[in-house]
Amino acid sequence: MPRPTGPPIGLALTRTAKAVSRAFDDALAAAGGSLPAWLIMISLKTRSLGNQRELAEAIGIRGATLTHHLNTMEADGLVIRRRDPANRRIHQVELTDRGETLFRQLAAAASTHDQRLRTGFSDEEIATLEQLLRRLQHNVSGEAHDRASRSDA
Amino acid sequence: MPRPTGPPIGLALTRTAKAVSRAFDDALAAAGGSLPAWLIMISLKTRSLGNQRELAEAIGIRGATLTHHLNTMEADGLVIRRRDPANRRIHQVELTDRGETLFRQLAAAASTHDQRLRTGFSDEEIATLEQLLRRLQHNVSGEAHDRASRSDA
DNA sequence: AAATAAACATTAGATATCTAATAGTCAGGT
DNA sequence: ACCTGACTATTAGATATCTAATGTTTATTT
Repeated sequence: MPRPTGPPIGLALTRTAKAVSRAFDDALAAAGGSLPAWLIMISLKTRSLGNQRELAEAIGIRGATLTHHLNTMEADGLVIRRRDPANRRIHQVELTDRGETLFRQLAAAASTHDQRLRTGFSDEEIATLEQLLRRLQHNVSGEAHDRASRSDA
Repeated sequence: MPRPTGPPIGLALTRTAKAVSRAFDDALAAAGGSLPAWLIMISLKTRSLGNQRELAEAIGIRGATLTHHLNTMEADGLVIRRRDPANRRIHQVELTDRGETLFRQLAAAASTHDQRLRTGFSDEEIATLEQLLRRLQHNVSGEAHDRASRSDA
């Protein structure tokens, strides 16, 4: 139990995340997009998500908020929603050609931002950081009261 | 092409920070507080901040948002604002006795949360994480621009 | 000294996010 | 078959945050 812990680790995490997110959002805005739209698109491209609830979960927002963003993106012609014929409760979300184009533009901006973020970091340090972040997330994810897991791949 | 970088490191950072912040906010709410109020109070206690602008900066919110929270907290009797006699543009913010009491309660909740967050982490790993976070923040903080004209897509 | 600019906080209005309630669809039990 | 409950997404209303504009005070310039 208690060690003479320093400043809360969550505090450093929150401050860093806010600063990084803000800089990233600025970079995406300059490329004609936004952070939520980017998160939605990259999740659509890189993950196999069955429905909007999982998509919202992957992004870290609530379903209602996702609906809001999808409305905007659909109005902008970036995505289309269509009912899954096999389960008409589900809306399948797909990128349009226009969405694909914007995705590539944002991917370029994101890559530049990511290079900037990685300045001075070795590959090993990045891997360490990713592993530490995964373990933090695991520690607050519900049942994680027992012991830290070794879920690095 | 620089390096065959994996998934954007900012993405992992954002996802983890959201999950951790949400769990922390829940813990603070159960203790009768909120995340913004906690951030304000701990910043008041542990930092020497000259004015509200610096306070907002330390927390990672805008001045207008800080004003909003201070209004609520002042209405709840947690803080008082008084004009600095030496520079009447400045509002000095101080915790009231009631604010001190709530601060201790939230500090207990925060400590519990922090212990949970540190589950499975050695002191050395925590130090490593803090250092990596600091470096990430530095990389997006203004002058830290590589200005590498690598136009990768 | 007066005028102008700068710094600080607040206010006003817009946008994003959340929770709770609602509507549509499917699965299971009787 | 039909009711009940669970699941999915949306809508409605509340809260939080942001940017831009404003008011007040201080600093600078002429």
